[in-house]
Amino acid sequence: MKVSREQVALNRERIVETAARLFREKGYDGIGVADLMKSAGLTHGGFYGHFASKEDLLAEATAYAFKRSAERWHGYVQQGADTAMDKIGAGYLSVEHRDGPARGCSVTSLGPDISRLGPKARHALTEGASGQVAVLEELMPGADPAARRRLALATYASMVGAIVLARAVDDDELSAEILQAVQQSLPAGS
Amino acid sequence: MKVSREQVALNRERIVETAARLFREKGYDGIGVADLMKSAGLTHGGFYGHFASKEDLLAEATAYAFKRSAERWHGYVQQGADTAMDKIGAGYLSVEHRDGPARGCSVTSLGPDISRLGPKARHALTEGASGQVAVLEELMPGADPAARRRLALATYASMVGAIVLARAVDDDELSAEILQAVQQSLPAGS
DNA sequence: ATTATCTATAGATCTATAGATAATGC
DNA sequence: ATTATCTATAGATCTATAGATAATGC
Repeated sequence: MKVSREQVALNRERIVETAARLFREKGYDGIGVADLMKSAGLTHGGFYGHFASKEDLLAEATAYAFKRSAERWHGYVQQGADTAMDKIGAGYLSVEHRDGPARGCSVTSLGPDISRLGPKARHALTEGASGQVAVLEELMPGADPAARRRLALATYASMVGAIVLARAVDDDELSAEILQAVQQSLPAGS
Repeated sequence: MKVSREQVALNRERIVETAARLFREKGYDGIGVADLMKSAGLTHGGFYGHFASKEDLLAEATAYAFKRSAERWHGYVQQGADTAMDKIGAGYLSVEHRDGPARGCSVTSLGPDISRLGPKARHALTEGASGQVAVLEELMPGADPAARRRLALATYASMVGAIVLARAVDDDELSAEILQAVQQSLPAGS
């Protein structure tokens, strides 16, 4: 049952990708190692050859998820700094993001879970969130860097809160209203 | 082992209070029915005389938690509408709230969990969050009710996101920076 | 020979239920 | 007699590990 080194690396990568999707969709406790490995096309016992624990996998999956999100935001910036904030806001505060946590922001799907877990996952989240805030800082209006930083942090917080709220409420109208209100509150491009 | 009707009501209330605390602290999957009942001073099996399921208890505990939060906010408003928003913001965005989820806002501790659960808990959260937003609406500046509503929704979202982020990051300085940035971004009193 | 993955299982949970017990309240 | 709580357990999970298997790569 041994496979090539190349295949090992591919298998590991597939486990991380699968975990990034399933943890965000179902929560950390919502998916077990056995089902997760099955979704990745492997068997339960093979997991511990790749990772020391489920929590270690969460840390890697969280880093992976943020890397994908950062790529998207950087893509918007490269298309033009003047329209980037609008695109970031429209994407993040979309109904698609609200209804598709599996591919969305890890803070909104796993923030509270990760707050209660060990240092590795928390560190991955911290690095990831800091990167997102750094992108926003560049896009904030105004000349004072400290003011732009504050504005970026407040903007990111409002977007995170909007998705958490919009997903949790059972009223579609209210949910859409939250997303719209926060989108309209975003700072105009610099 | 039968107890008086009065004691039954007290027991039930204590289960709800205990659940409201422990669910917010440990997450919905972080505390089991047996340990929860033990914390309330009762035994495991007695639970199902009071509630049909663990999820039903979460719905009641969530409603209870919001009732307590609403009382606090209404207290601030009664002390004077001009200073109420500052007090709400200072309390919500405090280090004490960040470090004490057990007595804090249910959206920040249980939002993602509740998003994935049944309609009862989601409805309790919706009612609770709507009540909080209604308080903020009254405190927002401006004459246009629609604009005040949008501002209240965006303000609430920013506060929710701030606590979720401030709890999840492993960097104390960044955590404090988030809370401060959002507090400074709050609308001035009406 | 090494090792990545497999099957199988240990040991510890979890929610929910069944039936016994004993105190209330008609 | 009724019923709230108790003890005990069913049945289904869960994470992690042990040892077997079989293909890679020296």
